[in-house]
Amino acid sequence: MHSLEALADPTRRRIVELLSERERTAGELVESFDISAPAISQHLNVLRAAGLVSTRADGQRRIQSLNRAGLDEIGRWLETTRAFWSRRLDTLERELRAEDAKARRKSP
Amino acid sequence: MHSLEALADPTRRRIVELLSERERTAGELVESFDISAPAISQHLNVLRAAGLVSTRADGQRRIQSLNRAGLDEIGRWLETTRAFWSRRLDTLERELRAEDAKARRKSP
DNA sequence: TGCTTAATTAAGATTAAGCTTAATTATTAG
DNA sequence: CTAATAATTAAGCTTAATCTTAATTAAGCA
Repeated sequence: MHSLEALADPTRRRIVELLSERERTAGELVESFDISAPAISQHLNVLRAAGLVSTRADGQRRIQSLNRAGLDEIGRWLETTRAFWSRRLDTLERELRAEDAKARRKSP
Repeated sequence: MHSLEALADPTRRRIVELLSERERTAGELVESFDISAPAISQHLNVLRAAGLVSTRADGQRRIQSLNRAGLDEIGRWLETTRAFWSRRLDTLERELRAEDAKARRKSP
């Protein structure tokens, strides 16, 4: 269970949020923060080790994207504590559906 | 967003797992680990600050139980990264329903 | 009352996380 | 080939996390 450890850091959570919008190069991510490029690179190492992010090369750029594997790991942990979590997940799922329906009504 | 930080530690994750089965006193939790009582007490402080655990007194015992608030915070974060996560949540939700149905068939 | 049990807070040591600058690798452009 | 760009790895520093033992609080019981 590395993925929850990876998401403990606020900078790494922000990286995941940015990548959930769209893929970005390491350099683009650096511009979004006030810390050095090596610091971002190290955070990406952690996210990669946790299976949350995948990196592919495009010339001298490194394109970062979110990876399903790390999310599955969190899902699996949620299942183990399911007795308590499941009701909450049901509620969340309903909220998501309601929001989706609302969004679809606005832009069908 | 303290709850993801609280769940970064493996001991605290285990505490949450144990409490998802049933409420336990601080002393019962201590017996489940190889670390000192003060260490467990400190972990419970973190979980309490994150809103994941509630503590109520019963005489000289302190009964620990899981709290909905911390889980809601994680749910909210999942919503912010929803674009990517929602499909995963749908899948997880289906799995949970399938397992529930199976369990209900065994013991109706 | 005083003694025991349950749990906490306090203080200090050790380890690990996260940041920096400097050096290194690899790719593109002149 | 050389210089510039993109990103990484390496080394070292600082702060924060986690554990320990010792001291403290509070409740139950002879």
